[in-house]
Amino acid sequence: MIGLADCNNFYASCERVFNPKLKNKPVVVLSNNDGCVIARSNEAKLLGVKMGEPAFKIKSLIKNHDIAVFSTNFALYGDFSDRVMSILKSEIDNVEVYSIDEAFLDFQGIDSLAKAEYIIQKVKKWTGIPISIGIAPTKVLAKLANTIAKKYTNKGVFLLDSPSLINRALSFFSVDELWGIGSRYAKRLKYFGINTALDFRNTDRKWLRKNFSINAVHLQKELYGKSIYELETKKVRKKNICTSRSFFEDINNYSRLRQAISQFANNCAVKLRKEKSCCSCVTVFLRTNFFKQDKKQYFPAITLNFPTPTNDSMEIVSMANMALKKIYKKEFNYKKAGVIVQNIVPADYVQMSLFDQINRKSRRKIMSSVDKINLLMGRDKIYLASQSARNRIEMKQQRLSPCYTTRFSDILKISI
DNA sequence: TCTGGGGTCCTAGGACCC
DNA sequence: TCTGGGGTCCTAGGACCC
Repeated sequence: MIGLADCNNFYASCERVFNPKLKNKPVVVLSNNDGCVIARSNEAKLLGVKMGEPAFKIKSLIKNHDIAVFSTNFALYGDFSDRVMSILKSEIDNVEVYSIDEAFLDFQGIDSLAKAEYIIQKVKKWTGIPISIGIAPTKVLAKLANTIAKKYTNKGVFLLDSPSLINRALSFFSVDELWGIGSRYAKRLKYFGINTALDFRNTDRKWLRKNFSINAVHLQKELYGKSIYELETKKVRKKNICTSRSFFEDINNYSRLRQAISQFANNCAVKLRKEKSCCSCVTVFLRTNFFKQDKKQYFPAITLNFPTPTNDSMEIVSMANMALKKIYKKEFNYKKAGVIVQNIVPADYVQMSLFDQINRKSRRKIMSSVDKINLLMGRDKIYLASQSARNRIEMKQQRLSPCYTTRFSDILKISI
């Protein structure tokens, strides 16, 4: 049996931990630049706040119902995620951390209901985060069981095991609630009269294979209780690493854009070194504002290759800036830009080049010193000149909560 | 006025090979 | 009249996830 542990309204719950006044109050968390709603408490959901809705469209709703609004505080959420995951790992041997707020648990040979209830209480007590656990024979069914646990139980646990129970659940859920069926597939399936999860499971396999992808067939098998998606407990190397941002204000100025690309490229390099990986190429993309449809759009991207795979900030930043130079056109205003590093290989498995001009040994030493200092003294204490620390490209984050658990100056003070 | 960021996988079609 | 067959690799685009 597989369990899926999922934090309830995770970001909103994190904001509540050190702010008890928010209990039973509607809470929403916004995306970067305070743009869209990306998390809602149950109370906010009941008020009709939709996922992904632009904040400016619900201004009056926020005001009328006194909804608490927060900018994203990833330092806080990331730290809470680590805490929750480590508790799960202390209770269950095989845990697959699937996302910032979800993990699959190996419940094989365990009295799963009792264990799940215990874990929920422990996580709540130790971190303040409410979680739900769904248990079933496959991952897809565990996802469904989790939805039931979250929405229709008091304890937050649901065991979906017997065939008759599974059948009942499948007939109850709409096909678009299945894990792996998004809005596009749902629309097409409904067009063919496949409305419930049960309809989907009973669809002819060959027809599914022909009209959808192999994933649809896998999904169907999982619904029959045949496990296709195994528990993956080993950490896998990322295949792409991307840093991109929308700008609060459009950027037209080349040197400003260069500064942003330098920041993004350096960020990718830092992430690569953290993963002990090297990349073989770097992609830079720009994008004008899609929402300004009256303006002419431009969304170029270019990929440049490295002669030798690298995770050296200086190399990656200068290559990214070369790429920017090739695609930049001064007649456009840019809303978003990003850097992607790809074709990633393990750092200790790099094919050397015969004509390499760089002294890699000393470069590695420099980079590891920079990483150490920045880890100790704070992010970007040492940076490349092209990143230009003064006048950095900042995000709009007007409702940022303190980093209660990761910054000494933000630790909660109470007077007794 | 204002609209996120970071990933993965699959497939069709083109380019190329013998 | 009549235009092969079998294969690989790469890429862009589309779909999905949180």
